[in-house]
Amino acid sequence: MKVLPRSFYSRDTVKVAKDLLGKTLVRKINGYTLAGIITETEAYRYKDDPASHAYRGITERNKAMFGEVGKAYVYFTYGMYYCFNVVAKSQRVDAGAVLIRALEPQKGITKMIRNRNTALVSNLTGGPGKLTQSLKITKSQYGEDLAKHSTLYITEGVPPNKVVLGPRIGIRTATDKLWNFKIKV
DNA sequence: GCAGAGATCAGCT
DNA sequence: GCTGATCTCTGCC
Repeated sequence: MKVLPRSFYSRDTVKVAKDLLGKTLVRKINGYTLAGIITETEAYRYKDDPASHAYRGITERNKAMFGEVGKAYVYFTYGMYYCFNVVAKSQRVDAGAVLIRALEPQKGITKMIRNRNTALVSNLTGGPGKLTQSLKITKSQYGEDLAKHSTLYITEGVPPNKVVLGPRIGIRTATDKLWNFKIKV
């Protein structure tokens, strides 16, 4: 399967979020492969988006959002969980990223079960904190290049059937922006 | 099956 | 000091 080129991420953040649905996220660890189809994403932009980490400017944590597109922005939240984003923005904008909220497990499901310590497949990758645990994504993947073969990258997948949009989850401001995208499984 | 507390880090109004 | 782009475990309030 072909790795998505960097130009894919060099477009408006909201468009990239929508287009990432149905693509495949691949994670290589010690020679084995974990993979899942992206089923839910959210767009986070910059100055026009009060809910975005980048809204108040660059910090030690969010500096990846201001860097090169197609790289991973991983952050630690609520004291215990990592969330996984892809840096994506048009040329005119300084910062932006797409949060990967959910996956449909494809490869290495038994490994994911071990990583997560649960027997339920439905509990593996159904949320941002869960999928990072299943795929062993931590701060060491911060800045990883997703546009080339490495230990973490995104390939082409299946065109999504039906896309559902809605307000983003877990935020208080900018809930009028319908920047959450998901597909039916 | 569902509501509520707890875990505990980085960045703030 | 409080709040959050979260999840799990508890108790039935």
